[in-house]
Order: sequence, then C-alpha cells, then structure tokens
Amino acid sequence: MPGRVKRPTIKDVAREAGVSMMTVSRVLTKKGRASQDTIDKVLRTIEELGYVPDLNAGALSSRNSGFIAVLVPSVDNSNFAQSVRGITDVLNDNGLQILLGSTDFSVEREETVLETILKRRPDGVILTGGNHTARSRRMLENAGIAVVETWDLPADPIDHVVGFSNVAVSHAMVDHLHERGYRRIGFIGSSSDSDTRGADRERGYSEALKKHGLEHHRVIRLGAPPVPVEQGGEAIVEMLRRWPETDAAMFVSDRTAFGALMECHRCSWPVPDRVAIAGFGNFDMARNCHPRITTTAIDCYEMGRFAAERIVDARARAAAGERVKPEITMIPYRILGRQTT
Amino acid sequence: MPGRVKRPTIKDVAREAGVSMMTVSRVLTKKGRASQDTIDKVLRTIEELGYVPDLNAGALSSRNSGFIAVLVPSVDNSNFAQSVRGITDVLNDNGLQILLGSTDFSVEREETVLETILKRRPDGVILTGGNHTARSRRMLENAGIAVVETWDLPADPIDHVVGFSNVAVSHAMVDHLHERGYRRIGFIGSSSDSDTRGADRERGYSEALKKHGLEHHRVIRLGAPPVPVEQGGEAIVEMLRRWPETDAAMFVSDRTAFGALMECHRCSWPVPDRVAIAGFGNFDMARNCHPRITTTAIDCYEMGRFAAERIVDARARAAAGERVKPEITMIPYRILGRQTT
DNA sequence: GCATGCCGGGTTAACGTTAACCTTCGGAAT
DNA sequence: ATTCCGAAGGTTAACGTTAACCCGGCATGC
Repeated sequence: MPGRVKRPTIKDVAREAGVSMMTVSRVLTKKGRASQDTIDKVLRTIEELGYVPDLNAGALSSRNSGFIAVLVPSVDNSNFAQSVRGITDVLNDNGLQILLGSTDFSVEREETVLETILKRRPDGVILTGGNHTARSRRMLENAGIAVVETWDLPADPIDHVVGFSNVAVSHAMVDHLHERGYRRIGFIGSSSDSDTRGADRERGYSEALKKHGLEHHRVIRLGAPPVPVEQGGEAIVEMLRRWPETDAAMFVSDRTAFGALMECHRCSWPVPDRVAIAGFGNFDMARNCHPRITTTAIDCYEMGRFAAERIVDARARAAAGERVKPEITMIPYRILGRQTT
Repeated sequence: MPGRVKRPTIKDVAREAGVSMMTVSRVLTKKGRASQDTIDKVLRTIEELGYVPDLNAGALSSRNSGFIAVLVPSVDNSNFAQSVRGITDVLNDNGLQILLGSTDFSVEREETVLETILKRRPDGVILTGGNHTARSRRMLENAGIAVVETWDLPADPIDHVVGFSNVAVSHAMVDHLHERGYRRIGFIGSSSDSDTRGADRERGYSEALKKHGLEHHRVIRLGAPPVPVEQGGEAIVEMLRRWPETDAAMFVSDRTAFGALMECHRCSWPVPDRVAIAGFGNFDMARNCHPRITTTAIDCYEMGRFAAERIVDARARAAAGERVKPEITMIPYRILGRQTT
C-alpha cells in the first residue's frame, strides 16, 4: 500500500490535452459534441496519466448516483443469489452499480440497512418481499426514487412489483399431490412471523386442503430462516411420529425437504412409498439428489432481470420528465413433478 | 414514485436548528465538540426535516468513500457467499459499505469489474484468488489503497493476504484417503486455466500421490466453473469406465462430489465400498446427504471477517499516518472424514 | 492579575464533476 | 450578401459535505 499519492483529476487531463474540463467530461460521458480528433487526444491523455474518473463526484454534480440498492434476506441462498445475478447483469449493461444489503430475514434489520443505504442516494431500490416497517415505507416514499418489491405480491405495493403469489404456489403443489393420490398431507414450514413468504405458503397449503375437503392440521413450524438442512430431517421424523398416517410432506424450502429425504434414507423409509416429499425453489440439491425431489421452480434469475429492467426503465422515464406509473409483473412458476411424489 | 422533490440538506438543518453547517456535520460524524444541548437540538431538527445525509458528498470532501470493493467469482456459491457475509458483518460494524462485484471465475472479467468499481474510489479492495491480469495489478497499485487477496496464497502478493494453500488442502485429502487404505485414487477437477484454485488442488493431488509412491494419471477435467452438479455424476461414470480399478475419487468441489454420489446411488454402486468419494468446501449438500461426504472444511465466514478486519485496520493506520506493512494470515482447514471414505 | 488551555462553535475553501448557458465559426439556405 | 443553424467547445456556478483554521469565553494555576 503506497503512500497517499495525488491522483490525477479531470483538470489534469484537460490541461494536458489542451482542452477544457467540460470537453473531457463530454468525451467520458459520451454525452456530447466532440470531434474525433479531440476524442482521440483526450482518450490518449487519460491513458497516459492513468486517470480514473471519480463517479461519486460526478454523481454529486449530476444528481444521479448510478447506484441501485438491492436488499435480500440473505446472500447465502441460491435463490436470492440468482436474483442478484440477474439484477447485476442488467445493471452492468446500463452502467449502474449494485449496492447490496442483507436483511437476515428481518423487517427491523431491513429498516436499518435501508437507512444506511439511502445515504448513498441510490437511484432505485429493489426489495425482497412485500412486508416492511412503517418507517421503511416512509423513508422510501420520501426518497422519491423507483422502488421494486420482488418475490411477493404485496396487497399494498409501494411502487412497482415483480413477483409471484406464494399462496398460489402452495396451492398448486397441493393440487399436484392430490392429483397423484395423496390425501394425508403435512406441511413443514418456518416460524411465520419473520418469514412472510413462508407464512403465505402455509396459508396456501391450508386453503388448498380446505378446497379439496381434506383435514389440515399436520403442520410443523421450524425456527426463523435460514432453517438448517438437518432440521428438515428432524421434522419429518417428528411428523411421522405425531401423525403416522401422513402420506405426503410439503416443505417450505428444498433445503429442509432435502434434509428430510436424506433422513428417510437413514431410517430406510422408502420415498415416496412411505411418505412423499415436496419442496420449493428447485435448488441444486433437490434437482440432483436421488430420488429427485418434486419442487416448485421460479426463474429467480429472470425475476432479478425484470426487477432491474423495471428500475432502468423508470429511471430513463424520470430523466425524460415522464411520470411513471407503477407496474406489476407476474413471474410464472412451475411445479416440477419428480420422483419423490 | 413521486416527482423529484427537493430534499433537505445539511444547510437546511443548520438554518432550522440555528447553528452552522459544521456543527451539524460534527454531530453527525461524532467527530467533534458539541454540547449535549446542541446535539439534541440538531438531532431533533434532523428528525423533523427527515434529513438524510449524503455520504457521497461527504466522501468527496473527506476523501474517504467508506466503500470497500469485494470481488468474488460468483455470489451463487455458498462458500463465497459466506465470505461475503463475514466481510459485510465486519464492515457494517465499522460504518463501511460493501461494493460487490462478481468476476465469473475469469481474470479478464475481474479486470473489467475492477476498473468499473475503482471509479467509486473504494478505500480498500478484497479480491478472491491470487491470479490477476497485469493491468489489474497496475490499477490496484496506482489506486494506493489497501488490498487483500483471499482464498489463496499468491507467490507474489499485491498487499495483504488472508488465505490458505489449495495445494496443501489436496495433499491432506490424499493423506486421508491413503490412511484409510485407498491406493487407486482419481481426481475430478475443472478446466485448469480459468480456475487456478482448482488447478492448485489438482497439483496437490499429483504431488501427494508421488509422495506416497502412487500412480497419478486418473484425472478428469470438467469445464470452467461453476461446474453443474450433474457433471459430477457423469464424471464418476466416466472415471470408472476408463479406470475401473479406481477405489477413491477426489473432487475439486462438494458440488460435483455430491452429483457423483447421487449417480452412484442410481447405478447401485455402494459408496465407499465400490468407490470412495471426497469433496471440498463442506457444503450443505455434502454435510447432510446420505452417506455424508468426506470433505475439506474452510471457515469461509471467518476468512471474510479476517479479510475485512485487515482492511479496517489498514485504513485506520493509514488515517493515522502510519505506514502499513503487508501481512499474511493463514486460514486453517480441516479434513472432515465422513461416511464416503 | 495574567498567561494558559480547552471547550464550543463559526468561516472559508476546497473535494471532482457536470448542468446550463455562452461563444465562435463554417457552411447552407434565402 | 445576409441570415440562420448546428457543431465544437469554453465559462461559470453549483452539487452537499468536511478539513483546516479561527475566535471568544470561561476555568485553572500561579
């Protein structure tokens, strides 16, 4: 780490190239009028001097930070990570920089992270879920920037939405199980107060059972997410102990479904003959294990792309002085009926 | 998205609270002299006005962006995600903001991402791996900021290092297999030119076999990372076809090891009796599957924490005018001998 | 009584860039 | 010949914050 050196600024480039600062700025932002000769000269000087533009200073002047804040419950979750990848890919193509924060599945934590991140003056915010504290909502409204809520369909959206119904997803899974002949279906979820998406999936399960005229009290709730994989194993044991007649277990996530399947192997319970297993998320482990786990697939990467595109679009329209009206984009889901059901 | 509103600045707060801008700034940065009365008054005014400080403007003035750039090959990999989590936790506690970029396992991509991210004037950079383009190195040296290379032990470090030897890790795994009686050991890696960590692990394998006086040409190289899980399954089939005598297969990653184990289930090859399987990374799927996969565990979260602490420390010392000398921190690894070996 | 020191707070001038406006000049249109 | 226009580029004044200095007043020590 060399000592603090004086780094060249746009002023140095201008002097060296024999032009004004604005000309250099125009070459750099491609926003302007400059002859090919001038462009070449400026670019050559930049290379010579090793000039690195300061985007933060530019942001201050242009009132566009070029940052998009993205809040996910956890980076260490393949589903959210894929969404982040989709977002990043789109933002990169538009010269924007992602500002990532994780909320640890907590709306209070989300509020704290949001407060911090808004100090960077992002041009847009992408949130996970539709549940936020009142203060979070207020901060977002005051910020006057585009907001996208993902992974959910909030009843009262802040601005744009790119998501799907977690209730409907569970509904579809129950339909699938019912179609394959299962009637004594259990649900293994997570603590509902912190995981609203999990709570929605549990609600979908209850509603769907009712629709099919089935009983619906075989529910085990594990702790707050991220629920360790091994707890899926413990949960299936517990479920079959409490309700031995259970013929199918729906899990709030592939992770716990996988834990359960592996525990069934250990206990020599044939799957799906003793009990069927279904998960959510189409994780690697569910897709590749043996037998392969029936699950719900969401295209998380595409959801990320759509969310980012919504932001890019809103940003462009706002720059053009247009008024942007909130849009709702539905992301399709597919039940992948595999070997465990 | 409401129309562009004029947001309050520190000037508005100062006027409203009847103090100077500097006093507000001092209250906010906690860097100064202010009576409790003044502090209360300023904080109350801030709350009333809904003032949100602009950290980018502050950065411009104080010449400390508060950003730390973090480059990982992929966010969608539990190991790197855990490191990112460790980094974030430490940075949060120190009022710093992570600026995340992914390099897709490519040094060329790393160069591009680095160039972009340096325009945000980060106070430090955390890299993954010790292999970089010449231009990347030059940019980092010119930036005059603290750099930490992780996940590796570069022969010629740029600055600080927080890592481990991928060669030694493989060496230890061969020792483990040898100790358990395996003598016909194969290695399933990835394309070595883009994945230098994978290449190092292959080198460790070769060296260790030589040390034990074993032959070492049972190597299959899959494509560039991230290698899909299913290719692990294809690879084990291929390995047992080409070298039927193989009694143990070492994988460059738990992901492919898992794919192989599941394929063995499908083919009814008993593991470890027909063939032993070992992975790397202590992923969820390897820890919880049946049988549980022998692997190498690195505390990725801690590695992230250490890297971030190194940056925070270097930043503090540089601020104090101290000269910081590069340090190398070794992260321990453990072979977890489980049921597949 | 006076020097000393420090606490609380103000003033000024950057930090590096770009928006907005202005100037010049050559050529096309009238 | 005159007008007009657009291309190329310059000038000025922010953007919102903080570093560095400065100042007054009160307590302390002798």
